Amino acid sequence: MKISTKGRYALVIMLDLAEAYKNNEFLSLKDISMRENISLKYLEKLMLNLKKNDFFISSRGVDGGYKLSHDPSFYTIGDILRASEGDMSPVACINEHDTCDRKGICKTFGVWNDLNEVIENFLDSKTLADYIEGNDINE
Amino acid sequence: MKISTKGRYALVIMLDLAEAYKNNEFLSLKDISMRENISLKYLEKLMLNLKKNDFFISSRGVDGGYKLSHDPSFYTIGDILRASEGDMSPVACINEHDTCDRKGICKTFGVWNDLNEVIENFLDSKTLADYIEGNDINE
DNA sequence: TTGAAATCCTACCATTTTAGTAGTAAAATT
DNA sequence: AATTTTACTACTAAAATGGTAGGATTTCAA
Repeated sequence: MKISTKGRYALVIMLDLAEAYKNNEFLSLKDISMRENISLKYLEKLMLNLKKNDFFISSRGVDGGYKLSHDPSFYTIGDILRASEGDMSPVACINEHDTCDRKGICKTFGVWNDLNEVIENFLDSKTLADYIEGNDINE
Repeated sequence: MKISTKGRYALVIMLDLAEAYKNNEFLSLKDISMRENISLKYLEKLMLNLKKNDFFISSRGVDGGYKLSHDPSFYTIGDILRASEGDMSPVACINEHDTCDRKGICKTFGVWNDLNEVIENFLDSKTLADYIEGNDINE
């Protein structure tokens, strides 16, 4: 039950952008690529997932890049991981659209439902602002 | 971030065994296979992971099968999932033996560490006894 | 003492997912 | 016009997933 590089790198990107946000400057993928040692081409691809959600505005050309469209406190960790990783529930049957034929009779559903709840609770209660440099408000 | 059939089926097996425990009877994989509609051969393979941990005693031959070696309240959900799925942390770098070269400087570590904590908390606080038929003690 | 029923053990394999790479087009700035 | 950056599509090697296959061994009962 691991989070893949999609979600991990997406969070790196978003935290970098969150720090650049206070200076109101565009940050290019090239910068992030070099700073975080992640392939530029792979970063570009990962941006496609996040872009669908209007997380940021972009600018091409020299000194271009990306800038968050809202304050870092606007983005929950769940928003980001769901956009990049997809559904974050530990099993598919949590989802309403799931077609498991053992639905309703499965002994294990209670376990997954409870586990899903604590995960969702966490993901939806924390935002980028809670994890950017210099923010020690939380514990 | 999904739990695989290894962990899902392992929990099915353990819950079935937990229910058979109160009658002190051996339960065969063939029975579980038919009842839960899971391939017998695959169940056998999954047992290998659980067997290492002395979760149960076995008996071969007619009317043989498996029986839990302890009361269902002895087994936490975490024990079972770690035995079947391996390490349950959402990212590898939580583990002490991880050799990520960005250790200590990674901006995202706090997120994963906090997420890991809520997951571990849940996994280690619930046991099989909390999820067997007729047990409504918890909520 | 033979046969059936069950666990035990190892090897193999098709499919899917992961983690990228490659190449090019389009836009913006200087 | 040249450079820099985003935007978009297609391809691919390696690993993980979800099994299957084939047998060996143990136990029990008729």
